[in-house]
Amino acid sequence: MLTETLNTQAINTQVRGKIAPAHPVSDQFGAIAGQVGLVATEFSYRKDEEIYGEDEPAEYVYQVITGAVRSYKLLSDGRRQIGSFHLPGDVFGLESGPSHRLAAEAIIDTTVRLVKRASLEKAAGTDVQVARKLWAMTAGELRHAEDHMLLLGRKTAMERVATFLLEMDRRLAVAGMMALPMCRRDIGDYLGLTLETVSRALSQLHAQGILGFSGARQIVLRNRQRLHNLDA
Amino acid sequence: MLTETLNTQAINTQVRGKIAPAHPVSDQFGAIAGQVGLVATEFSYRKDEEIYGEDEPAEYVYQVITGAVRSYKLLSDGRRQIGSFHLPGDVFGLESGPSHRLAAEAIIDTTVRLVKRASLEKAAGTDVQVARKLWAMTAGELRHAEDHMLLLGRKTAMERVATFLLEMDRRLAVAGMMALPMCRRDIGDYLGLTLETVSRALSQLHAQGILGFSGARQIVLRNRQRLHNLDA
DNA sequence: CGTCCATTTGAGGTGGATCAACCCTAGTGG
DNA sequence: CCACTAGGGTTGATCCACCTCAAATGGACG
Repeated sequence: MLTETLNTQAINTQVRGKIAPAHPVSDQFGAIAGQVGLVATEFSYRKDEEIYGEDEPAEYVYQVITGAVRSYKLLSDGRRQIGSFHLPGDVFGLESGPSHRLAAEAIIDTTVRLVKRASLEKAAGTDVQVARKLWAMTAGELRHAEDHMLLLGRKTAMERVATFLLEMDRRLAVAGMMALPMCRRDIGDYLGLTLETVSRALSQLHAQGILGFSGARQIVLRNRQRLHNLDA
Repeated sequence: MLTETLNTQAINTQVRGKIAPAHPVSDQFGAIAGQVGLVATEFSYRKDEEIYGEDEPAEYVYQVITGAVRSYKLLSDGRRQIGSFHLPGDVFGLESGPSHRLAAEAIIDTTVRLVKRASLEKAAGTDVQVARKLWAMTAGELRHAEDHMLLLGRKTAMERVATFLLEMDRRLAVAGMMALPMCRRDIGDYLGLTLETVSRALSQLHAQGILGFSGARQIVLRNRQRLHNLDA
């Protein structure tokens, strides 16, 4: 279905080389595509649109250009665990095996760059630098997952929310302010909490003057040190 | 300290090629060491001995020959999250970056095979097949971590214990029986529960006839289907 | 200006944690 | 060979952090 939609909806801009990420992150994807001269295609998804499903064949690898994406697993009764959020510059959907092990959806309207997984595999078979880079990207995801297991298994609700805020502050703060793309339910499903518990923790931090709101999703951290102290 | 002890305590058997794992798993480590002709050294640790600490430089990569190992992270106040158990045949301590991101300890007396990380890196720089294998091993760890995040974030205590039993049954059952190397506290710290909650869940499964005990750590699964049903 | 969600807040319930005995069993030494 | 001991495991009683259910509030968009 992605291939179908590619023909009908895709902008189909074929691009070579780097993209300018929204933030000063190392441009992992460009570092590959650029070097190896892969063809990258841009594509857009609307809010809540599925990008790929769990266990679906991993045909493409993606990089967020604008927008935000959630990767998640579901239990049969609908309980959801979001494993990570993907923000501009992030690569997602990279698999060593044949299929995606989490589903991915656009959180808001999102544009991605994508390349065929097969072409990356081919490049990795030729160029050991590319192979090394793919390994490093998977290892980076593993590091995040290991940190997140500690959070999910052992941190209190307030510690989880503090960790989340510091992560988002690091990843998407502009001029000391962050504009969260995701709703409280997404945050809860990322942190292993309910949306109400997330809301209460944020209200408490607000009451303590640790953060300020300008709209529920526009947050300013006023005291990162105290937030760090709350984060075990 | 590993290098010191290597000289004083190590059997220092230098081996080439494959080892025979205790179970019919694909012998990932031998598949590398054998092909590339790396020198592997055997080494033993006593129960509860540290193999490496969190954030310690990743000098070696390990494979369990006999025994069992836990990999974990700690919070400052001592709360612990075990990320995985390593059983005979398993490779652990493989890092793409410079340091170990979890600590590792022997659960019981354990013998490992180890190779220098640098020699693996070197081999990966030459042989793209080795590079691919290292990536696949890290990706396998990531898959486990992703599954475990779902467990820690969203499963009930009984579901977690059921998942644990099925995992251990798959990985170390011999003749339909499993001999758990780890104590109830380790199981709790793996599942994000207390040891009492683990014990109660096991007692309940015993009362329902789903499993049998012959000693607290010798378990026979009598009804895998019902266990699967309890596992969301 | 009204509608629709997202968010907040309140009230009460509960699953798993905590605190506390007690009980096995393997290992030790007499 | 058996009594003793220590550490791991089980079970009970109570507590509480977070969940659930419910209602009010707020903000974005037509």
